[in-house]
Amino acid sequence: MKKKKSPGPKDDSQARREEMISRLKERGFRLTPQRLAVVEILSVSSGHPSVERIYEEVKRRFPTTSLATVYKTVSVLKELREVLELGFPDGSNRYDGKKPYPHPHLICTRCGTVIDPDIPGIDHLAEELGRSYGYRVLHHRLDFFGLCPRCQED
Amino acid sequence: MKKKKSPGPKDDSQARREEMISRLKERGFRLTPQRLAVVEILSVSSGHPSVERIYEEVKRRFPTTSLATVYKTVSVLKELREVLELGFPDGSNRYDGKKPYPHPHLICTRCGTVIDPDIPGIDHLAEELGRSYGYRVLHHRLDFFGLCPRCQED
DNA sequence: CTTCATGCAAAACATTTGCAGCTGG
DNA sequence: CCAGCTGCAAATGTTTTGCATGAAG
Repeated sequence: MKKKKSPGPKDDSQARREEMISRLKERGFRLTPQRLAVVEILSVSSGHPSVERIYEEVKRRFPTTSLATVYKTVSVLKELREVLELGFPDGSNRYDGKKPYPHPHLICTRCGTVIDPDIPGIDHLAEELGRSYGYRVLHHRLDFFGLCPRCQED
Repeated sequence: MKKKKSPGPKDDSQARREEMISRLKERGFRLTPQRLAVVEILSVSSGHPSVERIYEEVKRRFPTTSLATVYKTVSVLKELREVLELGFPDGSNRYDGKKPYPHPHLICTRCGTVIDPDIPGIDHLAEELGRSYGYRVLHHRLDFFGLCPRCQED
């Protein structure tokens, strides 16, 4: 009875992977093994991996892959709006290929864990705000920083 | 009848400047002319100036001032929680000496204008969120990006 | 085949750091 | 006086770029 309402995480990943591949194709980008590997990793990872992390994973399958290529591919996906970039002022970057649209994050500043809390109403707030100030609001970002349960113990 | 309820912007600035100077003093930091100039600018500017911008202003009064000194001073004020750093992933940094605590921003991505919209309830949301996820939420950040009225015209 | 992607290395760039000399308190 | 600050320049570290080679379509 819930087969359709809540597809398993595997189905989600697969759908995202296919979506990303379609977009790349239709925009005329080549589907190289390296790109497919990056897409694969982004569609599967729920931990908001960093470029470095993606690089490590890709190298596991294609040892010659360069960091520059990962940067380039991620950049392409970002432009296609198929991945959400969570850049931080300190230079670190995390990527979300599962939910490539603005949404809140709850971030542990010690271990780096990033989770997606459920906070409805932010998109609506963005619209409202734009109206009151005469701005055309295009995107937004809401991050909460703190210590996760585990990191509070030590 | 409203003398006490809403102090003018000049009074605010003065209060902030004195507050910052007190903090520096009580923590044993020296009050050099360069530092005082940085403090002055931060307490007066409502436009969320960048380091570069602060540097330009300081140089007007103390032409020999180096960029490194501005960075160091701003960094000190940041640690004392007397200035809010708004760092962006692209490397740009804006500073707010008037409201050195987390608050939402509405940012024009074209001209760089930053304003402080009034959005009550965010702090409360942070608390609530921490409770539901077991996190100790220490700070947060909420930015809306878009085009200001003027930049929409062109 | 032609064009675009890859991968290496070098460039780019804002911020940080080391250190000699200066100066606030 | 003298620890801390300034200012110069060099270092840092990550992301970007140029270009020759290689592979997708």
